[in-house]
Amino acid sequence: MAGRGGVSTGVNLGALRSHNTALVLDLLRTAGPAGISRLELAERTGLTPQAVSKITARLRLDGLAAEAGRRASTGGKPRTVLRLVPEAGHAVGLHLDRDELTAVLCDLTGAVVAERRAPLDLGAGAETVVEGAAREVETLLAGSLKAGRGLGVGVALPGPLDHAAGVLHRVTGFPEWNGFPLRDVLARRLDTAVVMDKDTNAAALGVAVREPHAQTGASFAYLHLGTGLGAGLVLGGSVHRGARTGAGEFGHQVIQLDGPLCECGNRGCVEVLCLAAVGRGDVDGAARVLGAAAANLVALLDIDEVLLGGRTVAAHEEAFVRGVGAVLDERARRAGADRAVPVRAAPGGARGVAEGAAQLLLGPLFGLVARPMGGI
Amino acid sequence: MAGRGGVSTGVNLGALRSHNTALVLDLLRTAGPAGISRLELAERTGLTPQAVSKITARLRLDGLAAEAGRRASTGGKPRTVLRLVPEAGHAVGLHLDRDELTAVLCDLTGAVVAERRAPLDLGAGAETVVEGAAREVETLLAGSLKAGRGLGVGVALPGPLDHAAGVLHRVTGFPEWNGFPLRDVLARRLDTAVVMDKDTNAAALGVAVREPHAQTGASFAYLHLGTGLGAGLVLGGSVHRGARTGAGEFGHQVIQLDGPLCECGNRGCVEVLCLAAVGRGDVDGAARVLGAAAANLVALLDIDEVLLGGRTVAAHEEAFVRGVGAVLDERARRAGADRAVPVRAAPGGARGVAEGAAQLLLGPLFGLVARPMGGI
DNA sequence: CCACTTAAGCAACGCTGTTGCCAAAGTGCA
DNA sequence: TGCACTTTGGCAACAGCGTTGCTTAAGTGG
Repeated sequence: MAGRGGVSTGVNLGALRSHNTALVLDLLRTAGPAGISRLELAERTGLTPQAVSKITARLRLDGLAAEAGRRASTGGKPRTVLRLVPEAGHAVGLHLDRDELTAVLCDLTGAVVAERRAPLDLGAGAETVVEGAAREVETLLAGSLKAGRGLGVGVALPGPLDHAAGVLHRVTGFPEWNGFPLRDVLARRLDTAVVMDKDTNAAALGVAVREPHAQTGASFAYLHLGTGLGAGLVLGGSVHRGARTGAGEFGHQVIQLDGPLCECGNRGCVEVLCLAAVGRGDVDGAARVLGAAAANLVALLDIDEVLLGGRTVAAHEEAFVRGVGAVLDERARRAGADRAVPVRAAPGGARGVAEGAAQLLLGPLFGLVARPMGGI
Repeated sequence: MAGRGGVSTGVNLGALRSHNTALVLDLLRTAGPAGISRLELAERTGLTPQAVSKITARLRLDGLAAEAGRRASTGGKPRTVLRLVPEAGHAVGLHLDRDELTAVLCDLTGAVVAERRAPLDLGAGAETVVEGAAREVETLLAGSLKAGRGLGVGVALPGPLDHAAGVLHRVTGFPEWNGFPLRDVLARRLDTAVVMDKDTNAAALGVAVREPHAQTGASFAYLHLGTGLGAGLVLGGSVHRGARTGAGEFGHQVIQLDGPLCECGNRGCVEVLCLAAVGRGDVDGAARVLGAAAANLVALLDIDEVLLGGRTVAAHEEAFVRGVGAVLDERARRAGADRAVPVRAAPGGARGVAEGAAQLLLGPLFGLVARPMGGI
């Protein structure tokens, strides 16, 4: 309770219409190629069948939806199945990692229709990186001619940054990026809408969209262990970023007050403990440390699921999933919970961040709205 | 991004109307006795002045709003000021603590118009407690005759519990409460609407409503240190409870992996470290430990403000505020933040929880909707 | 006294989802 | 094959929302 769940502004008929339209589009999307009938849409939205008929008629007119066969009859006229037309729109997801660039072109369903990878040096200077990234995007788009309109480019990169302003802060190891307005620069260069976010948030968003069960307001954490350790938090169905896009600072959670000194200046951060264990080949120890911090997070936020990703995890996937899961099991059992929170490797793999970045633009179409500080 | 910010259901004209009405009511409430003019309402809501005129006309007809003088002219007809009529509705807030009961009667603005306190033994058995609480509520209501309609009773008590189902879990120290459907029992007994929540969540809600600046989607944490340690989290303007009302489990955050054994079975929980320090008279030490855990929370969630409450804090308010603030300052400086997150004692004092409990019912009137798993 | 400015309501309007009704398209039994 | 029945889905009329255009109320300032 508390919080108008978002909308802090008045709603007129136009807003009402686009809300309901987005809602229907979202149901069409989650229904996938199997499609969904008008009456099911009416049930799920709570709108009258007639209202759904009107909305879907508009969508078909706009080319966003199409009829796709019919269901078996249950004694009367069989239901007509509708589906989303994936080609009606496209978005680019751009993942700028420390040493590599990944760009994907996604259709409306979020499926990747084209992909490019290239080496990248984030330290090469802003102009060089922007120009290189812009060219990659252009060749990606040129390579695959599209009928549907382009929605823009979503950029995901290591934080800290301000996603609302589209400005980078002191990217660890690359001080020259501090204050660079990447979003606006790239938007001018490519002449499209550009949205920016932290890589961990993009990954979490990608998972949230991909997993139908995770959409109804569930909470999960995406923990990314690569050269550093960070988290993307989805709380109550939406990515929680905080007012300064600072949420998800998971690596420097202190779990051992008198532990070893971390480069951040604190003692006993998860990151330093975890990476030290990995460094000496003690993967199980690293997993246990990660598990302890994850258990804190799960308890604090009542998380439904923990997803692990990142290169270090990928290198020892089973060991990490098992190790983290064991700690969570132990803590859950002690707390008297019915069942422990499930842990698994994040789907999507190395491409997951780029796909999530594309969702930064696809999301709003389906009512998954950008919420700089509170959302719609 | 991701998450439709709440509404996962279709919106028709009725819903639109009540949304806008609630929005206007909320602005009237936050404006306080000073009131607000129609044109200001139009600006803040984004609606046309004419729409605001219609909405406020309805509210005045329903007795919820009234004209209250006029502003100074700026060269033309002066603006008419509108204000909320506090007496138009009332809600009861009931705080069941381990050894004491507090019941308050609040008007629409959340102001306390009547209050009762009584000793309570949570271990006396469910029926005894329910009957005692019901009688307190009845005498509270009988003592102050009300014109406006009663909205119901909000109950706040120590967790764990399920606020959506209105059922208690294993309340620490009182196993007989496990599974007791307190909300429904009390609702039948009193024949009113009853809403239930954890005491920490109620306290956080109370603060969120009271502080105007905290409403626009800000995030803050209410840390309660009494016989135990818990937290109420307001993220992006709404109380975050999690699917099982488990969020806010702050006391058993592990911050010292090899620390002393806690009664929960883990080692190095904040609670055991903090209470041990308090026990040996080391308030500063307790504050530092609390600060370390608070700093973790602030970093993880990008919290805007930390509020401290509870008996133990109240006994050494300055020391705790200073000690926690010092740790947060230190961590913020190391992280290179512009300014540290402010820390202060929670307003409302001992009555804060009961007032927040009343807000469980007042909130929905103003569009601060219950969100079992996602909200409006 | 008069021109001007600002606030607020009335009336007509466009658009939303809703309601009432009917045509279309099946099933199942005689 | 025919007919009664069920279910789907669109057409038409409708109520209600906020919006637009205009008028009236109520001030200021020269």
